[in-house]
Amino acid sequence: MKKATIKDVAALAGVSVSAVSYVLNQSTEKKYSEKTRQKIYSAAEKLGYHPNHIARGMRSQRSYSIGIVNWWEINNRVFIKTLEGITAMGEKLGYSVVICPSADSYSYLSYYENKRIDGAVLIAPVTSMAEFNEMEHIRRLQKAKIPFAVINGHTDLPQGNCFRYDFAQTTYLATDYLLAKGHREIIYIAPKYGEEIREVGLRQKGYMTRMQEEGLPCLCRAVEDLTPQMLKQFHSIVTNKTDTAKKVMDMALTAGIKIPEDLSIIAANTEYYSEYLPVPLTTVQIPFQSIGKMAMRRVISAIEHHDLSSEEMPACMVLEQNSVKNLSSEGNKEGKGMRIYS
Amino acid sequence: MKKATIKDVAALAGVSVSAVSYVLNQSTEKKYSEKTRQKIYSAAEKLGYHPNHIARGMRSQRSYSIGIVNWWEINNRVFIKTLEGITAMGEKLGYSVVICPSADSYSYLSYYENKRIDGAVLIAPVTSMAEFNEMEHIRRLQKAKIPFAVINGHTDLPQGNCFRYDFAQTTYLATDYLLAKGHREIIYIAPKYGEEIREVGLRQKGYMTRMQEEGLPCLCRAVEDLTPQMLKQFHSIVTNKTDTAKKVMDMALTAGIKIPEDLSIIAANTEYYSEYLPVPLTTVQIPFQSIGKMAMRRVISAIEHHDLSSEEMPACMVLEQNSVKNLSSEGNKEGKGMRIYS
DNA sequence: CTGTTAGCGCTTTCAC
DNA sequence: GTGAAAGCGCTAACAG
Repeated sequence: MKKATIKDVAALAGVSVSAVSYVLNQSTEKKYSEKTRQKIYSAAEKLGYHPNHIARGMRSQRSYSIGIVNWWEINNRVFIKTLEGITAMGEKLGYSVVICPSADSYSYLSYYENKRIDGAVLIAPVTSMAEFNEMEHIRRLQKAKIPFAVINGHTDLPQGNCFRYDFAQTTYLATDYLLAKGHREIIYIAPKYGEEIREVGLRQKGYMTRMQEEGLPCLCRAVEDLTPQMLKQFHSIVTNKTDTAKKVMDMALTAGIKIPEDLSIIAANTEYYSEYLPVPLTTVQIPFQSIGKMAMRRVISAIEHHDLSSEEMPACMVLEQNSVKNLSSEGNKEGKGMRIYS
Repeated sequence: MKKATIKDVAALAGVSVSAVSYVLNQSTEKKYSEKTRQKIYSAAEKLGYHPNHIARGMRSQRSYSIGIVNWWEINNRVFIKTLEGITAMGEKLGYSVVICPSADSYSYLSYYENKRIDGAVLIAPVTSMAEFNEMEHIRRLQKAKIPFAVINGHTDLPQGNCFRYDFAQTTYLATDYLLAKGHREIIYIAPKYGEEIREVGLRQKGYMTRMQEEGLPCLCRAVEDLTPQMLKQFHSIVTNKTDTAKKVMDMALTAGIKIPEDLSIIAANTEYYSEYLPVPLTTVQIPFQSIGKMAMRRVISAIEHHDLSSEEMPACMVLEQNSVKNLSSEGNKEGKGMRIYS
């Protein structure tokens, strides 16, 4: 009981295979007579005909699939969100995405070459990991002549196929949010990572930029150096990430400091658990999906050699919870929940 | 600059295409002479030859891919873990997994039929959702003659292609764990869902079974009915899930009840945020990966018409954190962290 | 041992 | 308007 082929449809409809192929594909142009078309449609319907994409790809030398080069844990929130965007855009443009299950360094390449992917999206890790040699990945993709785009890459690509999470914007926005809520003495807290990590530098910079715009002094502290004494003197904090905020929060609550009454905290990224911390944490969300979409569209437009209309990248958003006190006289009419800010 | 084909390799090696095909595929049998084999290997190497899986599938009438029929949010922990298992087993057996991006009811079927998937794994939702008509999905898969396995299904399939998360075991184990830690008066707390949800009934049953084995009285309460007064009288609680435990925990902490000093809590499932609750929550983990693996192996063995050796399903595990007090005299030498229990 | 060849299902000239 | 036929890359008889 094999699946119906184009041949079966042709036979049943009493026409040639080429007629079937033409009619079933060209939805707009109607070279064939209405009568023939109808015969074909009903025959296909009757047989439960499904075009074989494998055969189509074989013929067109295209697989209509895009491979993901990925160094993230599969359940990482950033990865998932980015992937959601990639997949959505792929669906829209008629491409499917495939992910190599194998974890070791470059084995995905064979996997993808075997599968004849039409292109790839490389999602680089945020922190430059020793094991992840971005340049080498790029070199190999180029050598394999696979069109690709890079998300969050550290390398500048000539074709502009590089899309980055805007880390500076996250802290800029977090700071801006606190300012809007009437806070003035805002402290930035992050771990003592090395400065060589792009993300770390950008996050701090975003905070400083916004503070300087306002003519306010910047104060940056490492979370490792924090003491309860210090915390008691702080009232408004921006942290780089949720885990830093959690450390601050734990120390504050232990010291009897109330959040948000005595201390407001906002983190410049969102984690699965941000809203489940002792005090639900207000955070900044990066539009990962959009970045995924943009990268996907770029790759596909490279494959198809024509520009696809590009949507503008939306800004980061503040996901409001309960960790920030409103000091502004205007009051905070809105309830907690996600909303676009700025 | 096209990709090298088997023909190119044959030409360069000065042999026929069939020789190349044979040598490159049958790693064990060596019908061809060593000299020929070497020529072929080096030619393939030189050309950077990658077998075209599309063409291979075309010929063999197999795609070596399995489709996922899924009703979960893509970032749901249960789904991800199950998928990890499915993917791992697929890789082991030479199959890739494909996920239809489209969300609407049955559109995945066309997608998969087009892609000529060899089989499918249906991951049913835990709670029987009105929108998810399991029988209908099964019927359609059968009609399309796609071999499949069901995970967490409510329907009993004749071929035994049904794999279920063992919800009863989760609470049985949670209860057992508290008993081992010296607790005796153990309360079970869950929300007031309807009893028609299989998971809910099983979870309660697991608790009761273990208590009855011990000859201890059961006490079940709905989280909605809980009051701080009641909580003060409880010292050991099993909850169905982490979110229930969170509610209990919040109420307890607000009422000045200390965890785990005054009150021990264990939840019968793990969430991303379990360990980030005000008191890191001890939970029971279901081996989702293993269930995914088993289902995947089953489908593939159905496709290939031969039984694949099956691994035994591992039991649930307790992921120890800080929400349970050890009352047993033996002491608790082990630190917090995951360990197999019972 | 090794080579020739017939398709797998589809698209796409090209001829009628 | 319509059909015949070549061929995408590969595998598997079958022939030598």
